[in-house]
Amino acid sequence: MTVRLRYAPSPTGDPHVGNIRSALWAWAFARHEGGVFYLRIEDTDQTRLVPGSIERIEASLRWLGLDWDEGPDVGGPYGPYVQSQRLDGYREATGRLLASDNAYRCFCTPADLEAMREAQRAAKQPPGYDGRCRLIPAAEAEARAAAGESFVVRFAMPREGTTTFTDLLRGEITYENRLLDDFVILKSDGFPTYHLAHAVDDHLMATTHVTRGDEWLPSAPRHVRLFEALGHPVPIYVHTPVILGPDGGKLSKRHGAKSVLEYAEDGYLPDALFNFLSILGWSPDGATEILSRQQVVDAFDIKDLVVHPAVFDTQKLEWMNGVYMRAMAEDELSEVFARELERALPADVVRPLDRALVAAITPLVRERVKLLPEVTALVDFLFASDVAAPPRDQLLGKAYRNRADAAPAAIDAAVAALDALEAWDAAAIEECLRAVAAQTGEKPGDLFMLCRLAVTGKNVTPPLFESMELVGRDASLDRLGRAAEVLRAAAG
RNA sequence: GGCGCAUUCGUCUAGUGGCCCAGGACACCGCCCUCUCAAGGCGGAGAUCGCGGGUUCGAAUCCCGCAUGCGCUACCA
Repeated sequence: MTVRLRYAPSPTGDPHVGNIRSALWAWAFARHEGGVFYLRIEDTDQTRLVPGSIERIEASLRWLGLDWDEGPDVGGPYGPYVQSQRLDGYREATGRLLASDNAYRCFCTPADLEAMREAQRAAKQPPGYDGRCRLIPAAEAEARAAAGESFVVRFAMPREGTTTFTDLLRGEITYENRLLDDFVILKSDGFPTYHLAHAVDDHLMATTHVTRGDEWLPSAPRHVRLFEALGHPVPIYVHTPVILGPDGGKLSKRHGAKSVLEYAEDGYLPDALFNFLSILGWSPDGATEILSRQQVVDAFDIKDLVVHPAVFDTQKLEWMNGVYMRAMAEDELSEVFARELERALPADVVRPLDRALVAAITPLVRERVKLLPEVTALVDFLFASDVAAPPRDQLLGKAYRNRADAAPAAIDAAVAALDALEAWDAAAIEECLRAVAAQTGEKPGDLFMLCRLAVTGKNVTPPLFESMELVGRDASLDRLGRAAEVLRAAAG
């Protein structure tokens, strides 16, 4: 039998990482088994719809590389894939449940229910619907409904005994029926609740494995009873754990990005997020952590999922993002850098950027950035028409603090030597500056830092000689000269 | 309150009765490399396997209690 799994989000906003991780696992399992992964939109709560959500959901999946075989956009043999377009099925199921006395109409108003709960609270009784409308004779209920009275349909849970089901990860779980009340399956607006929609659709759409967040565990026995009352086989349940914030609480915007699309906007690589999410709660062998999509698919087994919550470790994600940046093909990464720089560089830098220049930069910075946005601060001096010399104190640094006169002198020597250079390339510049250091008695490192500050304006940069090559001879000498001026002016 | 699920280094995890006085990864610390910063290499520190009882020759691994955390207890999903 070929497996069929689904991702069934509500269109109430952007999918967050916890939610999408479940989707990723369902996808990986379906692909591993050569089965089907489909997308179904659960829009049965008309009051919570957020326009554009479906597109954002699809964009999130696509960005992560999770392709679906059936869905609202591509259709499929079990469509439609949007629950608001499947109302007939829920009506049909409700009719059958009503006819078999597995369900009944409830005419209680919200006020009635509130009063009931109030009384239960006062009497220290466990809250829950008391089943009063179950006593209404079917004919009377029918008549009241026909007369236009507003009602919901509730499932008639068995009052005694227990309900047992199997969660693939946790084994058998048993609930006492008397603790489960008669829950609503059809709302007064004619839409089903999640419970009914789940039982109807996951059967009609031939879902073999139901993966969902473990907040659904307590309602699983209701679903099992629903399936049975409908005469449908119960699917295999896989309840997945939540993702927590670094403080052990719920993951929220406070902890950084939360939705998948935010990570995309922040410049994370989709391969990195995919990899990171795949192993947050799953491990192929206890050692391997860097895995391609294909490797995840090959190694994945849904039975191997961990059952406890996991803290989202942003630092590890960043590390992994760096791993993927370094592993990327250079020309591809170069284009990524180019686009990021075009986004982040000051407005006066002309676009499009010189791709040859970015290509030359790429190997210099790829090992120095973990996150895309870090690239700009590292190389902006290569694009700025003017780089101001740092203030005197910074130029002197620790090395020249107590011998301030030596600094401008060293720069002068460097300028003279560089000016006389025939070829302007990194190797020649290095050779030249090392010679200057030797002649002047400066420590190479001290001289290089001085030049770095003068030419780039900062003390953390890509390698100096390559940087100077890219800055060019004229600009390099100019900046060196102005740094010397700063040192002399301040001194005088 | 009731019901349920969970509990291995700071974090993510490996581990399914002896190979574990617990392995890997991120983070952290040190050394090496080195023009800065990274990357890389090597090494270190870090977990009485939540606690208490049992079962067993032997338990992180099986059983029972307890504690803690989280979830559910809607005409939301």
